[in-house]
Amino acid sequence: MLSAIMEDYLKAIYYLQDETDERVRTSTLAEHMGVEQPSVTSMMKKLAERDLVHHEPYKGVELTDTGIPIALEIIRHHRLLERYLTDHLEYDWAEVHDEADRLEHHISNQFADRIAEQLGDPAVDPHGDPIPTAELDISAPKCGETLADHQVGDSVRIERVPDEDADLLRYLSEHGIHPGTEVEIVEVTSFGMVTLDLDGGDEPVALPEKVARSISAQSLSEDTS
Amino acid sequence: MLSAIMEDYLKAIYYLQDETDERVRTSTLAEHMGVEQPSVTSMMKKLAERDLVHHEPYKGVELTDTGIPIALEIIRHHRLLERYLTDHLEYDWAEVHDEADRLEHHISNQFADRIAEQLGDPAVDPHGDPIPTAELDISAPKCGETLADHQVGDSVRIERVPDEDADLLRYLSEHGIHPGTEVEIVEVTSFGMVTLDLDGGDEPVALPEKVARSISAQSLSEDTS
DNA sequence: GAACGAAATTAGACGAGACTAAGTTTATAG
DNA sequence: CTATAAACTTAGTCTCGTCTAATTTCGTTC
Repeated sequence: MLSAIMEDYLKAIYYLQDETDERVRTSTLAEHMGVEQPSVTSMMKKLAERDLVHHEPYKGVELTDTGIPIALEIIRHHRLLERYLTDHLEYDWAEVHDEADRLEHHISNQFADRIAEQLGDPAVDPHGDPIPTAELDISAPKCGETLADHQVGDSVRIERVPDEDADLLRYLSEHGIHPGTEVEIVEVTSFGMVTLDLDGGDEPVALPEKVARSISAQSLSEDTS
Repeated sequence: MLSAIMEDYLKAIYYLQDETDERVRTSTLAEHMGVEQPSVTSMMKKLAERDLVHHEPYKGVELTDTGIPIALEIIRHHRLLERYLTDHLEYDWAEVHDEADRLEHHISNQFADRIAEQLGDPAVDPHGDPIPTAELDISAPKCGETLADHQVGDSVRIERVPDEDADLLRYLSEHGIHPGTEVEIVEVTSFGMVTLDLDGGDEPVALPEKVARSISAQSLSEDTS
């Protein structure tokens, strides 16, 4: 059996690995977990002993084939919980992350399967991230352009927004931006500000470029049905 | 903040205190928690330091006025979860205890309040135990006779069954015994066997006297409406 | 190719919560 | 009133996951 903390490390490694496609560095993991580097090193040794990660000293870690499904299981729990909290328990978009982060380690697979069933086996969570199936298949590994990749004048549909920053989520929510929202990019400044026009018709919404780069968005070109 | 383990101790003390109305002994608590006695003593010191229990060395512990509401909060979480798992997630009667025992420490009060709302603020859990309100009032402190307190020929309604023993619950469930079931006591043997006749009309159900004493049941006399 | 700085690891300690072994206290029997 | 058994506490150790301080390795720059 794995502790909740070990599970958290595996989840973090999965995310970071997904982002960069390289071995995950000790320092990156330490920052992401909010601990000091030696704590990471010692945990990596324990996980490596159980054959959940491959640890190349001084070079970083990556999940093994044993570790990946465990990470995916936790991610499935997390995203199903987020969906359930918003859809069935009237949670606000910005509130779900912390609750799901705690509960993901403590619900059984039976619990996860039951809420998946009630939700009709949803494909994505409220932030647009794909939910692994019960067999731990995960779609749309990582594809896609971000808001920052488009030009002024482009019309795009928001696909995914990051789920960690509650303040950002509240801001986006207040301005009507969710996965599925269609927006037009009306301005990109040299000092890193991206301005959007909502389809709905409110006043434009400005975002720092760093934020724009964390939001996935797909072109609304006519050929893609 | 309290650890999940500290919460478990407080809950256990509450239950045991409720049963006997005396200070709870170290040995009783050790057995209930599945640990050795010294572990209990050292935990009692920590809880006493935080003024959650009053510990009289060699004599036992009792919850303080600070400790009681914390125990009640956890019991509220537990019983609401049991109700929710059976009513909304199709859990079997016998399956809910373990899941609730883990989750009770990790759900927020917000989560508890939301599921309470969805359930219509139920008064009792699936085993008939009262659920504390959001204000932590708990009804029906402990009253009531058990199956073993009645005579042959008496007709009674089952009120509460213990929730810890999954095998017993499965057995009772298979024989149609739930809170609310009306039964007649048809035999009490000298060697400790109690036999019941179900209102429904199936064949009689036999229980050891020890079990009968753990099941609350109220007389179906005509005067109590 | 040597030296330096950043990153990682090793070494050693600590708090939580458990354990075993050893010593106290309490209660009960004679 | 004393002896003794049971219950309880104290003392000391262990594992887990963290920390700080000290050391080693890597990669790059001159």
